[in-house]
Amino acid sequence: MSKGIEHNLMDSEFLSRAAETLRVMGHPSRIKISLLLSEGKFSVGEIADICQIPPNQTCEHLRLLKQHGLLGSNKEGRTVFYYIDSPRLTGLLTCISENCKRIQ
Amino acid sequence: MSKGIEHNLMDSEFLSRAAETLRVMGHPSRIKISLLLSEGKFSVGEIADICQIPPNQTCEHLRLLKQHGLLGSNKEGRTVFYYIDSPRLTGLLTCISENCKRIQ
DNA sequence: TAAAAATATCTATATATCTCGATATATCAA
DNA sequence: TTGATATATCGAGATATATAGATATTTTTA
Repeated sequence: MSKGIEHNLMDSEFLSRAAETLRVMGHPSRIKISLLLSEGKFSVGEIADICQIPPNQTCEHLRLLKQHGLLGSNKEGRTVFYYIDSPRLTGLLTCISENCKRIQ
Repeated sequence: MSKGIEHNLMDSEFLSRAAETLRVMGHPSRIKISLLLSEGKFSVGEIADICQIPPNQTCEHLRLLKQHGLLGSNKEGRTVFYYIDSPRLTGLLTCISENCKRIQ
């Protein structure tokens, strides 16, 4: 049995947290970056190149995603690798992908 | 076989649309309203009462959600009922609920 | 017709976010 | 140590969003 806090869907704490995650993910570049990271671990430079986002903006997006507990990072020399570090984000990306397949 | 447009996850059209939906849903009141509407059809007044959101703000949130194709509405007398009118929103709400159950 | 009820819109202010260019920091290589 | 590379931060201007109060519109009821 779970020992965690019992969450209620209408609880304002939960609503705030859910809204925060959706708001942070409500940007095309951050979705793009996250979808890339769902394939594995990438450096800032690789992310910027592949996603075609200027490096400074890439940093900014990564900082925001990490700050909200969605990504983790580790440094190797002067290279910093980012990776997904939240089941919340994984679930949301699955939802987004499912939605992409669906024809509306 | 589907006759729809083939969507690519990294296509900028798709990314913009996905981001738009997430951004619109990135507000506690709009999540709350949507979760209520996942139970059925409700009038503006009922939504305002149940969700405890001032009527004018409720209208504003409903307008935004409808404008983005997530809700539909119909008028009976002077009462307006809103309902969910998008598989995208249904999918997202499922994702949010799943996430609520999950203990992190 | 006049008042009320339900919904919607408007206006203004505050706050947040986006985007870009410039600058800073840290690490490596010559 | 100097220069180059990778990443991060800063600052400013533009745009977007949030919130609250006032007002408007539509429909019903007295």
